[in-house]
Amino acid sequence: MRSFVAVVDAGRFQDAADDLSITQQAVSKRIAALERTLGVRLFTRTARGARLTVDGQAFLPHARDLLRAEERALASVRPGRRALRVDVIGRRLAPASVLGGFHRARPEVELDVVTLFDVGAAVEALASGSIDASFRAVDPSRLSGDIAAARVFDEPIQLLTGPGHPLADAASVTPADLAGHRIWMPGIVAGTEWAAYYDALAAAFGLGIEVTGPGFGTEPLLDTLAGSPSLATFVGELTRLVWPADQGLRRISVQDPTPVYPHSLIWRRGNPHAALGDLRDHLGTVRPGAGTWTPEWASAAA
Amino acid sequence: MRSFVAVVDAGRFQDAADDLSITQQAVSKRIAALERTLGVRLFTRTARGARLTVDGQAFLPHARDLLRAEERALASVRPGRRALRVDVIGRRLAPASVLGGFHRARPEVELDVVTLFDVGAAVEALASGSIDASFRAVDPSRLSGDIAAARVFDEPIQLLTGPGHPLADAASVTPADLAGHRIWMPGIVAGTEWAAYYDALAAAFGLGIEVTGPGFGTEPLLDTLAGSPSLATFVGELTRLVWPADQGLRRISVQDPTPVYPHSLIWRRGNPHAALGDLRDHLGTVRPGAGTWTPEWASAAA
DNA sequence: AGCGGCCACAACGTTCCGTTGTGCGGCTCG
DNA sequence: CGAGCCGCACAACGGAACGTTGTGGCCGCT
Repeated sequence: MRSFVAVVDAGRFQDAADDLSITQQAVSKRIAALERTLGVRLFTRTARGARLTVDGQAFLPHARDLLRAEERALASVRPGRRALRVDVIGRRLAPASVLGGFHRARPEVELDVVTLFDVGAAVEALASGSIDASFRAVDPSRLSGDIAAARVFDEPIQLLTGPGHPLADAASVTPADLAGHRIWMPGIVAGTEWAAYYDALAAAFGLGIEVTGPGFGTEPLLDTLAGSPSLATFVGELTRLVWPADQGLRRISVQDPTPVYPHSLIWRRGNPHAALGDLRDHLGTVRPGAGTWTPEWASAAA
Repeated sequence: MRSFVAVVDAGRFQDAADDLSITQQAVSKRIAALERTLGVRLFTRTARGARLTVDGQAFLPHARDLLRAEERALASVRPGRRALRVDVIGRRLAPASVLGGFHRARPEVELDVVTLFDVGAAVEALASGSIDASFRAVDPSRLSGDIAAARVFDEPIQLLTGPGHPLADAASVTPADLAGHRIWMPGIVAGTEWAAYYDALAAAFGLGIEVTGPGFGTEPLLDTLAGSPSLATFVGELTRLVWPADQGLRRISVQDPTPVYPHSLIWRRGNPHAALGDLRDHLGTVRPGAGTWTPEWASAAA
């Protein structure tokens, strides 16, 4: 492929061979092999060099695309001067949406999005330089000195129920209304920030939150919820859910106070990546809104 | 690269090897070689299979992009069910703009843009099926029965002069005004539709059009024009020109009548490519406008 | 502690690839 | 019009790369 593009740019096999630091015969064999695998002739050979056929012209932009893709792939793991690498907690959750907004606002900034296991892994990755930023809910006072955090987005939590649930037709509910109801959050791993958040939420309002059982993905969860008259779950307002057909699921806002999930951006102080500053500028910082609730630790000073 | 994606999708080297129809050891060596060339570790090897590292997660979308690019490249030359392949007469000229408009309107339609030598080559390529459509100015009556044409766009011709030209400050000129002036069109190859058009234009209004000399590209032409007090040239209204700094070049509209270049779309009757119909629908057909001039042959019936 | 699953290392044969040497066809210039 | 040149293709050869078989080490599970 590289030989093909080199011949197009050079116009002659010999010149392309010089560019590639191989012999003209090797280029000839590469092009012949490429033409054989594609089943079409890419060049018309003339006495003054090689000219593209129609098929070659059509193939050329795709070949260049391929080489560009290779270049980007290599750049994505090249140490130093690589794309900004950001950890988000699930691609359907709010941080991914926020990051998508940044990408639309600044499409020229190269982004690589990854997902780590938990805050600890994220902090470790930040410290080692393998990622540049992470969206997490953290207790700022527990971060070591070289890791900085900014609370960038408070996401209201909604109640998700099936149509047969007693609260299914409520326009909104208060946290106190939920006492005595079964809140089911399968797949929450103990020790993660999710578990810490829901533990605090349960303790603050006397809720019964069941974190039992491994998660089998969202689809079975939604199926179970849709058919249950007593189970409900929490879901972030910006979480993208896709349910196959309409299962009658309801998203009910929670108010007075509204529990919000405090998404923070954390990064290593002194990280010189230019795009990191752009991202921080784009996100800004939020202060806790009136009528909202977050765990104590989310409001601690850094 | 394919092995990398296969391992990610399968989760285990052995399963990926089965998908690729090679042995587990071969997959192991491929991944090891890839990690060696990239200089980073892509997987963490566990007793239950292979999990992506942070670098692996960042690399993955680029690897998929690369494979998609390869797939598109192969598809661009695969006979049958390939992207719509359209011949345009120069990428800076009006047909390329029109095609760009179609692409913006119907981004899902895959397009390959090529440029052939002249109408004859285009018709031949249409007949042989190596292209699906061509933007050209043709005499419809001279096309064979299985090639169809539709006049899709009339592009007004403008006069391009340097600041020292006698007509430089005119708001507009008539073709009759140009008699006696030197019109210079280097790079026009005799026998092409361009030559036929300007020959007809010269004959109709008694103009002196010089087609001498090979074209050395647009930049030297613009340079010469900018410095000449007597030379001028014609240029299509939609032609994209880029001049380095401001050379004082003037684009002067021609009126009473306005010579227009009759771009036609030509295609082979019976070509079943679905996107060809989409393109024809998008372009529609124009009738010669009042106050315009085209060569006789452009208005002939098919 | 034993076992099974999973990946890495080693040795080997084949295939592929690049190089050197040479041939063929078309353009160009005397 | 023919000699010379230029540009690409074909042939033979050596080495590198790749995939296979066989085997060992590590981890988690029973």
